[in-house]
Amino acid sequence: MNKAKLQKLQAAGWKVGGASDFLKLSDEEIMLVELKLSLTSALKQARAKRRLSQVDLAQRMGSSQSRVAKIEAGDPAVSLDLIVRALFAAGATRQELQRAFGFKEKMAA
Amino acid sequence: MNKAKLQKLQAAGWKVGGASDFLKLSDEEIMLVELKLSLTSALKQARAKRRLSQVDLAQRMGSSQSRVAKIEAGDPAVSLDLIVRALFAAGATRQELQRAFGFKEKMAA
DNA sequence: TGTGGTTATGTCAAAAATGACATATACTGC
DNA sequence: GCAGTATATGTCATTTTTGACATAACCACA
Repeated sequence: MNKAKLQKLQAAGWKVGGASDFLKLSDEEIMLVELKLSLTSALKQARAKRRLSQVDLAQRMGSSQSRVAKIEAGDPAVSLDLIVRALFAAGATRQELQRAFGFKEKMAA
Repeated sequence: MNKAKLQKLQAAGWKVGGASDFLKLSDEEIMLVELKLSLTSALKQARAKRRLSQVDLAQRMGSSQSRVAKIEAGDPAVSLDLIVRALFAAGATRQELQRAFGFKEKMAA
């Protein structure tokens, strides 16, 4: 985990420090963030593969286009639950999910 | 997905039908639930492996014993985020996580 | 330039999840 | 029986996440 990457996370809106501290983000938090980014990356792929618009996907999962956009944008205020639901709704198999878990690092591609 | 399993889910408190409908739970919802159960199962293992009490784990993740209990009990009102955080805090590696994703079906062991 | 399809960003009331606490239960060894 | 330790269950005020909506930006193709 280098500094450049942390700054990228910060830029994307991730809370990187608790109040007064500068670059603090526990290892677990970092892993979770990376996992989420990896999954949203997989989501974008899955959706593109099936040629679904964000509107289509939103309908399938009973949500809205704007939320899908936020999911894919890696918005910090999006739960893992929602990301995974989106993946399933986009037709991703459990295997594809598993793959997303395995790949290390991808960051904002 | 057979009927017996669905009933087990219901018994555990999972919302299985929307208001008036009886046994309805979309495929995506089912997959998500199974995923969660698989992960909580992995969590119990991981914690046991390190011989951590629920109190220990709670401290590590800045939460409470009762919540850890709920996570492990597969309480529906527990987010994927929290489950995964718990796994990380319990020392599970990304690989272990990935494994939990791969295994199909385990249900309340 | 406009029209149509897409994706991005901002906001907010309603819903869901959270940590904390009390308390209950289970299992030891005494 | 009674401690001690671990886990389970119930409740609740506060925080976080949600769907929905408006609107902006982007990208064709005419």
